Parts: sequence; structure tokens; C-alpha cells
Amino acid sequence: MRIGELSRLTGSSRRLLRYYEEQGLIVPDRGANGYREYDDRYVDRVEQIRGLLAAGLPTRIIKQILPCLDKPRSIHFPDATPEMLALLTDERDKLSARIEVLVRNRDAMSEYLAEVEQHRAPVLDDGRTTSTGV
DNA sequence: GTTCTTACA
DNA sequence: TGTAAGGA
Repeated sequence: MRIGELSRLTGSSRRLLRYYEEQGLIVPDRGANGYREYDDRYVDRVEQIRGLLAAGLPTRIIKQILPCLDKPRSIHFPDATPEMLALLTDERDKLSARIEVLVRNRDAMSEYLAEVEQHRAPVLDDGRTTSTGV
């Protein structure tokens, strides 16, 4: 597929997809006309990149660890250097720390929401509570 | 009509 | 990142 379709499928702008390529995160093939040609697997790849970016990892780091997160994991074990393992361990721990903060805040929100609903959401006859759609 | 590169607000 | 220019 070309950049337009990948953009539609991933919800990422063409501009952003080209930027990811510029950062070395994705390396699409090129057709004779110079157009970028993407394999279907790039849909998941882009979503994974966005997930890592959203988790706070810089493109620089993502470029390094992305290969280790691929499906055919077997081919990555042979060249796993001590540096690579150290990097992955460090990033994983940072992720764990962020997850703890996220969980804490999510739970705080849930707690608050539960209390608010308890004070302003009348229960219907069938047991459901009135919904505000939020 | 879609994509490409370069560059600027 | 969006967008414009100038081509293919």
C-alpha cells in the first residue's frame, strides 16, 4: 500500500509517517515511481511506534529497541549485546514506573467518579442508573 | 488525484 | 506538524 492508505489505516498523517521514516523508525520500499510502498505489517508497526512514543520514549530509543520487539524474536537473540540488554532493562523499568503512576491516577479518578455518581445518579426501576453519556 | 522533496510560520 | 511550492 502507499502512504495514503497507511495514513488512513493508522490515523497518522502522511507527514508524520514520513517523519517516522526520517527518524529511521520505518523503512518502506520504493516503487519505480519513487512512491513509498508499505507492507501490510506496517499498520501494526506504526501503531506500536505510536504506543512507544505515547509512553514517553524518544524516537532515538525506539529505533534501537523496535527490532527486539518484532515477531520472529529468535533472530534477535544471536546479536543481543550486553548494551542492548541493559537498554531494554532500563526502558522496561522506566515503563513500569510510569505504569504505576498511571494506575494510581486512574484509580483516583475512578474513586472520585464513583462517589460523584453515588450522589447524583438516581437508580431506575430496572436497576440501571441514568446515563449522561460520559 | 496521489505522492515526492524542501522549507517556512 | 501543517502547509505551500513545483514536479512527476
